[in-house]
Amino acid sequence: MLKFSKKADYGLMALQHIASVQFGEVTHARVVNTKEIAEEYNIPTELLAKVLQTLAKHGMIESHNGPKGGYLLARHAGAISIAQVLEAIEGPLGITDCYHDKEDGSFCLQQEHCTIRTPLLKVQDSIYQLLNSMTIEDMMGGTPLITVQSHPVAEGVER
Amino acid sequence: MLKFSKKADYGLMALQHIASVQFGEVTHARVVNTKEIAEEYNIPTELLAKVLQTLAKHGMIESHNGPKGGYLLARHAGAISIAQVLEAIEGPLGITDCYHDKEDGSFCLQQEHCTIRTPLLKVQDSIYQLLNSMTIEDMMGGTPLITVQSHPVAEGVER
DNA sequence: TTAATCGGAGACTGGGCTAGTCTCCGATAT
DNA sequence: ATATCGGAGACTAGCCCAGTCTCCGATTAA
Repeated sequence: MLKFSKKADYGLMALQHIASVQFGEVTHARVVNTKEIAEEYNIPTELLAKVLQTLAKHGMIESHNGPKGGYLLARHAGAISIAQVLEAIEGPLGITDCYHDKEDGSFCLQQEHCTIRTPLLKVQDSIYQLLNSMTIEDMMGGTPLITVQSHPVAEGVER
Repeated sequence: MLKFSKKADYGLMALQHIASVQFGEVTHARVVNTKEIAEEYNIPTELLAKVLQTLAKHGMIESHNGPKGGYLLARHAGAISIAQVLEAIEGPLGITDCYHDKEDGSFCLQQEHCTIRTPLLKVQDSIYQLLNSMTIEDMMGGTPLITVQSHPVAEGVER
């Protein structure tokens, strides 16, 4: 698994889009609204709206109300990491449960003899650093438009 | 998120336990049964049973029926990576959906203009390599028994 | 000032997955 | 022959994701 949620995907796409409109374009910095992004990427408008609201709440984009309103990046694209986006949308990320406090008083039943806690924490940290080192800016450099291949790609792993 | 499932946790614990019984112990290689592991780590017996059966099917452990039966590592602990365990239990792992074939004919609606596919694929590969480079053997070296700290650890980011 | 266009926010729903339980079967050692 | 093990499937409760719907407030333009 280890899969991103749809919301996370949508959020990353939206941020990448807003960033590409704001920079690297002939037209001046322009406000982008939800509808435009939703139509461009075939995302359900109202769901994307929720995602953008969340990102705005977390200070990654700033919102402008009213007609001709929309969103702008609140800070430079290089200062927004994938990890930050994921945490904003999906909450704190962690391989295992046992590092977070449980409000309901429940706790990890395996704690007493847990032998995988420490090694998995290292893995978790590595993944976090990886996600925190890649930014929206990094995602823009490469491929503006991916050509879709209709036949299945050979598949993930040993490729 | 990016969380491991309970089954994955249980599987890793069980493998680590089986490995530690088979090696690094005074007693000779000994068969370990489901009940022993379940009680040791407070895991629901029948759920752990399913996990072990899955691991056996994937050739990571070999099963022995009958009284005094149980499981043995099918290969060296250093030849079993976390990635292999995860894939055995949770199926193919991938950050995004769009790399796997959909049998039902559905496909990623964002494909046409997807700008995050390529960069996320790099992230995915990095994570996979990370999980594939760490083995059960690596998980055994460090800490046989972790002392539980009741107060929350300072924790990763700036939270 | 009024109307249209935007974001903000909450309730609500269906479906799928996770975690766990229960039951029955086959294999095997004593 | 029997008790102990793994193998396998059906089944359930609950949670969460994805998506929809509705109403509100803010702002701009006419």
